[in-house]
Amino acid sequence: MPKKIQTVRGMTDILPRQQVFFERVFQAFRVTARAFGFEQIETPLVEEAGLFARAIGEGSDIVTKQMFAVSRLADSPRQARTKGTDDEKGELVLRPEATASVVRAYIEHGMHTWPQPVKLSYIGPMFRYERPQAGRYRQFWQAGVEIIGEGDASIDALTMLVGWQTLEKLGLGEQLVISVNSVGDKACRPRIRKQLAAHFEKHADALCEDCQERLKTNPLRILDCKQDSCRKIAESAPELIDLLCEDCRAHFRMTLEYLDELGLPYELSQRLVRGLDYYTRTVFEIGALNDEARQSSLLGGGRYDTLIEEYGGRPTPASGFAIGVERVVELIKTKKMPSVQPLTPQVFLIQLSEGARKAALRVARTLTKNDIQVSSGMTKGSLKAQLRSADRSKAPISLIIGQREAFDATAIVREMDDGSQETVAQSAILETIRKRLSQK
RNA sequence: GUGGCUAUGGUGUAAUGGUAACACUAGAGCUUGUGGAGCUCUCGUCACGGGUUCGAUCCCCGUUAGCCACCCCA
Repeated sequence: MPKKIQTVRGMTDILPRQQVFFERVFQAFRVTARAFGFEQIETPLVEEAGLFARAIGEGSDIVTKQMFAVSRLADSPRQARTKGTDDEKGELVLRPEATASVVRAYIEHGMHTWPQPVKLSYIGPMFRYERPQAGRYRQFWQAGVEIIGEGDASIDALTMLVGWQTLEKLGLGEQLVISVNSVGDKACRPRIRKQLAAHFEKHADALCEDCQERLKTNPLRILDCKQDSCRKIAESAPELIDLLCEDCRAHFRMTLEYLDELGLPYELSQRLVRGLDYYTRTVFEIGALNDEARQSSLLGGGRYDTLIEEYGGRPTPASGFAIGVERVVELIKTKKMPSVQPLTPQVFLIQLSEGARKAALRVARTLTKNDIQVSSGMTKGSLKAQLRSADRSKAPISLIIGQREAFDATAIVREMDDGSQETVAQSAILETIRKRLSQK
């Protein structure tokens, strides 16, 4: 008994009907990014594991358990693992996100010699080994931008603007809000961590198990815990904003001023703490206005001023975001949007014998070469059946080539709405079809 | 990774411890070269594997997948 074939867990086929929605999101993003002067970059799906470990953080879930390893099938997993074990030449993985790759490319290709800031956009699939759920897949699409080489607060606002405008273009403006926070920089983050840790230490007994762990690894994340007990303790914690150093606070204030200037709807979100280690200062999310569910987060991003030098580049500030395409698709699907018609051909070809089939193929070549969309029931049986297909295809014009027509080198041009017909020479078909289509 | 719910033709649904009903879609046809209506027919080894039973699509277990909450993030 053959095993049933199916997609592997967490991966889905995007069928033509879905494709339309994805295309719509991609379009909105491309148009917006281009308007702001972003150029496209595409990086490989496969990178060395170490690239992400350093960027995202050794301790993060993404790095510790969510990456797909890639190896040659002929190598046993064991061999693949032990092959080049010094951290530099590590395992290969499917990328879980794109920022690290873009930064790698920035350094690798000496983009610091380009006019700064370098503004790059990308669209592509990412991979994370997670438990699948609606809006959460093991292969999912992200569309994002990175602005590298400028640290001014206006860039933070600009980054958000690009994301916002993309979603706005998709008709989602009314129901979304930007959540913003600042997590400090190299200078003040250690102190923030220490102060928060001190606070939570006092209530350590009441924290949930996960948070006990976070206390050691990343106390900031406790602010984000949804357990009631932890929440209560988090509420009494010192405000993140008050803990920021002078520079960070000024930067944050300026960022908000720019947002006000742009009239973007935002809310300060004390509890917003992004999971990726590389973020400094501004972090933000865009999500549904009144939806508690975290999956409603459509877009996330922030500033990462230290990442480039961590990779060995010169100190270079940067900022970016990524849109979760599937989540946006889910949302625009629920909205009543003008439904996109399936592709309808302009001409439907009908043939009635082998000779006619040859003629029909030639005609198809001529028409398609001239960008006229053609469909046909090449192997279908009776005229009746083929005409029915033609009718269903909604093509305005049918071309009928039977034995007689094949012999005479002619074809019947049939208008589908009123059934009127005309016989023309095959050499004149392009001309005739063009004229008739232009009258529609 | 933890807990829970679910799984019936291409799609959406129904019923039942004795091998499945309906709607839509698709294909074939309703006499030979003309469509849109109507009619007929076709398409499920009831996700997979095992168990209980005289007998399981229905009960039990496992697997796989989807969904929900957690976790994580986009």
